[in-house]
Amino acid sequence: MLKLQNEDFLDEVFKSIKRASIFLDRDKLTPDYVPENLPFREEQIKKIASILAQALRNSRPNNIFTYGLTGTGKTAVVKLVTKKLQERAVELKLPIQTVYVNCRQRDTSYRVLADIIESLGGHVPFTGLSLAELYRRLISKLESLGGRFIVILDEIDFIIKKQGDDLLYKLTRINEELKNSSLSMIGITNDLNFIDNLDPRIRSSLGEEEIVFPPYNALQLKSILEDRAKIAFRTGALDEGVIDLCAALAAREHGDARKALDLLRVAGEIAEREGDEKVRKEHVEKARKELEKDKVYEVVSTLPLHAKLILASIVDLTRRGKDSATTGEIFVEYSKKTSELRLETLTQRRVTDIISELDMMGLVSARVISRGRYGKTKVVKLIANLNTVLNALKDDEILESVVDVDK
DNA sequence: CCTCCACAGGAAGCGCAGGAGT
DNA sequence: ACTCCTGCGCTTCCTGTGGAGG
Repeated sequence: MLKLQNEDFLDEVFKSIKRASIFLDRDKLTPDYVPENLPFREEQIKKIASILAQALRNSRPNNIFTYGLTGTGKTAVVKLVTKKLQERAVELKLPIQTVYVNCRQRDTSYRVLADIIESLGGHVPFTGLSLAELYRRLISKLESLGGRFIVILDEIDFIIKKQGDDLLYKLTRINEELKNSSLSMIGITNDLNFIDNLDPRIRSSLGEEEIVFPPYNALQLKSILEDRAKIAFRTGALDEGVIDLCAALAAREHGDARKALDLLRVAGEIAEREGDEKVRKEHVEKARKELEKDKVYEVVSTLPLHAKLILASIVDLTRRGKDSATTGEIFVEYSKKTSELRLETLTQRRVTDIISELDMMGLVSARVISRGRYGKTKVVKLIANLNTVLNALKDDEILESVVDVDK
């Protein structure tokens, strides 16, 4: 009996997937897909290509610095151009290698260097070597391989913020020690103020060439989505106005093409799940909510324990009448929770840092204000969806007893 | 005008993990 | 086995500060 039901259910799922031929190729909408054609970026592509072409003439290309907001195609353009360069280099049998490092994931000098060395075929332990040793190994690796090396440092602002500009300084000067090889860098950042905070020496050498990526406007987003929809969706699978809506929503968020593509992809997935033969505007609206929710859940559930406790304290306080809390209040509430759970309590100094981290993640907003006689403090508000945050928090066993789900 | 609250946030440094060289 | 190095999360100690109330 039960077995039969299961079979029915499974049949149902597989049938609906087979029937739903909304997508032709869903992967064409994922962020990893680098299309061969990047519209509205011809200028940037040309400029980067002409700079990197120096490598084909066996001289060192200038360092390049690209900046623009998220989803403006910086990474895609750089990856596309370097891919083409690499192909050409293979054809011409020229020793050119490109290395891509994402500095958000590898946010220490050590890991960035280790990554570069590893993608050149070297081996470095996870930790343990001195930085000087790493530089030495990098230099000897470059020299033994020989040729033109291009290192792409994506989201370069992350190492600077965490480590200062020492790494960049050393990397910009590494060429002085190289004889039969050279190293060029392509820095990518979406922090527009980043350059101003940079040491002028590094700035001049890293920014030998500067390339700006302006945000896409709604019309351009629309055209990008249309191009991509042609190869990703079956013809006629998109209802009228779906692309317009995705483009408009993403344009509102500083012309973020990645966001636009995510919206379209998730809307398609929702339509497919619901067994609809077309993607409709309602699906886009649901996709927007789902993307937001997923992001919040993901961020909250991967938080370290004490950050979760602090977030739980903020949630509790803001639900208890007022809509905001101060650092002092949060610290008191947090201390209560830790003693309840018989955990060590972090210092208030550390707690303020964690609150700032929560702020940077966009879960809360923390604004420093002065209340005159009553001191200067941070006013913290929860800005992520309350229920999503609560769900993520109570999924942690340790926190179960201190998070009250009921209203 | 000055004071003084309730913190912010910088600087230094500590202890641990863990890999390399010896 | 021992020393040396780094990253990481954290503490300790510290100086700085906007503005309401005196």
